[in-house]
Amino acid sequence: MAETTKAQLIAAAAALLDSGGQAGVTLRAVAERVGVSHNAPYRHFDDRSALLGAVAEEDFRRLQQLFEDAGGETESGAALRQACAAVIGYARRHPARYRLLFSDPGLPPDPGLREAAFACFLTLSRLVARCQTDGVLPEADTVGLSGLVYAAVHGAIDLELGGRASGAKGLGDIDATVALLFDLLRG
Amino acid sequence: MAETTKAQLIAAAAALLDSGGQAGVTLRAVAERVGVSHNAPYRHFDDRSALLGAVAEEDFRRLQQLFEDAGGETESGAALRQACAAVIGYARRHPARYRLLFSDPGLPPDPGLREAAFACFLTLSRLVARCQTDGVLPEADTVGLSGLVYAAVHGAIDLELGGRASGAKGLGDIDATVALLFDLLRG
DNA sequence: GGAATGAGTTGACGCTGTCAACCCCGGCCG
DNA sequence: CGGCCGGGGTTGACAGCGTCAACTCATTCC
Repeated sequence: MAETTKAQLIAAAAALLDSGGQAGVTLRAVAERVGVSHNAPYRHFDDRSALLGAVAEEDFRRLQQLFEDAGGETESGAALRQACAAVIGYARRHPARYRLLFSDPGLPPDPGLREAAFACFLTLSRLVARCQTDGVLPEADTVGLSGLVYAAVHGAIDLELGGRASGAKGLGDIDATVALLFDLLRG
Repeated sequence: MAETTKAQLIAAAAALLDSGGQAGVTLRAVAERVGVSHNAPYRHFDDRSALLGAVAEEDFRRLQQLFEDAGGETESGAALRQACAAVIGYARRHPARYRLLFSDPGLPPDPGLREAAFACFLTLSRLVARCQTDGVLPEADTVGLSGLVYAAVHGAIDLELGGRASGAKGLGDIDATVALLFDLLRG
């Protein structure tokens, strides 16, 4: 089979997210882009937010893959830095989709989505653990430390994406913020 | 004069944000709550997003006030911690409004809004500077360090609010994350 | 062969943001 | 004093949206 309609709908929604943001993703536009009637999506998703949830789940897996790829680096510090760079690049290339993942209040509490998000975090957490055994990051509860890294990187991304902070040099510059974080954590 | 219609509209929008989230803020509901016709808001705001922008600007000033109040603490470390606790509490009490401030892509690029956001950051930055001179935080570019603190706290809040991360203990717990941050930064 | 099922369609509904036109009252100028 | 005029408010309309209901059609399975 050529690609199921469901998969096409998800891809179309992702594309519209990239080109027109959240507001650009109307069920009718998604349907038209796939070449079906305005009501066809309801055969595959409960409602609009379920479709967005499916996009998010797919993107969480994509993100996890990026983290796993970064794990290929031989030096653990480099691996973690590369993972961070990967999310940052992803967020810059697909801001609306990134925001959908972490900052969207409307997504359904789907267990699949939750699991994908958790797996994503876990992968990053493993990189952090490697850094700890290599002495690149301090000894501390690994989950907590990973949460801190996750939060800092996400926060920096979100602030830059929002653009509400720009105006001061050094603020809203993700790369500088993340670099400083690793610098200070090393002690 | 009793409170201008404009101020009432802003207050009504904020209340609706609290009770029904972003989606609950419809121009018509706001108007009805104030007791005017569904088109009256257009006499005071260009469009829906301009109204939300006004809510955001007001909330940024409120947040700044919280930071300034926290500055009253005698010990600089306690002051910064109190400031963080204040934002966290605010975010928990008004999640939709907090998200509007930092994670909403739809707000207008209004100079007043931008200035309010910047002033807010600046106030926090002063607390960080005090911590540095007191040796509670490491020597480093103050703006950069403030940006890191800002990003970490905001990131932790956003992750908890999103709830996408829950499931792992220690992840998504803002207070623990922030405590760990200050702990590690001290060295 | 007939029932059932899943994907897709058309048509309608109510709600939303927004535009246009009208109204009405207070202050200002001649 | 009369006229005007502008800001705040109103009603009415419009298109676009998510969603529901009913219908069609092909496939599959007893």
